[in-house]
Amino acid sequence: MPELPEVETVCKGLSKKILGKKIKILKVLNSKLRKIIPTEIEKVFKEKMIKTILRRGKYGLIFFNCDYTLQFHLGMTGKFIISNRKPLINKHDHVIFEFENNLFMLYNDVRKFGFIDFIKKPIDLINFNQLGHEPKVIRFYKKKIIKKIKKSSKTIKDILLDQSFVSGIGNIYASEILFNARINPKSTGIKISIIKLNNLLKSINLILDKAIEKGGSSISDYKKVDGDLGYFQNNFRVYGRKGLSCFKCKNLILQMKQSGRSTFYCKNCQK
DNA sequence: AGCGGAACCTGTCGGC
DNA sequence: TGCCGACAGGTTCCGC
Repeated sequence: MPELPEVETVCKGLSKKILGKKIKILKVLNSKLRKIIPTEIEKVFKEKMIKTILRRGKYGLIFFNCDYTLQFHLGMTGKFIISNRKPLINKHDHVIFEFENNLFMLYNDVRKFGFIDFIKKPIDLINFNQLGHEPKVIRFYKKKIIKKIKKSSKTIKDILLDQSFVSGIGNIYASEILFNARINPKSTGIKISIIKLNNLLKSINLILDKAIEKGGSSISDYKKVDGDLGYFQNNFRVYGRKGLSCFKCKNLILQMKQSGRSTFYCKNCQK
């Protein structure tokens, strides 16, 4: 599910619903995810109030009025579901939060690639989890970033997916960004012109901002915290469009594997 | 050092 | 209808 626009949408949705709320009961139903959910969170956050919710890369951070911060990563299929009455527990519901006034939140994750954890303050947001810059600020580090790409013999697709380069880009948006910037996903960093790399940095923000505006992309199971869908999947230019005609030149969109993951592109538009 | 590939886990879809 | 393999928004680890 979740790349930067989806996590951003989730964090905004959470802010709207649970900011200022106090946790009455926190219960870990199943702690065995890819990274084990510490059952200590049940005690650590009991009776604590939610002060701030932030996103950094594809991570979410929930700050409380105590010395600990809840961090989460949605992996592939993680989601939060908020409701105004006590929810029925389903398969793959792993944590339940109960707030005051009959407000509930479930953490559900089918494939269990996500995690929930807590960290002691203070948190270094800049160097958080070795993440690279947030897309929002890359224009201030243009020279540095372009120099780094120019030195890399990796393909530009792999560079975009490297979270220590720029944080938050995943497999869908990597394809969409490269189409927008008219760069072939197979090109290595060294080979791409400065002009194209400048375009690339612009495309990163163009695509991600548009996706955030649409509430992210709902392909199979991503939903917002209130159950609504995102709509950016309707704006995909290449992702999932193998065999369909390119919106720009009418050539057929191609699909290939790069580092084990699907890349979609137009051979004619992306050179 | 850096790369590709496998592993983690469950569900779904397409082919035979 | 049923079985089997491939594939899915991500990260991490292992071996070359």
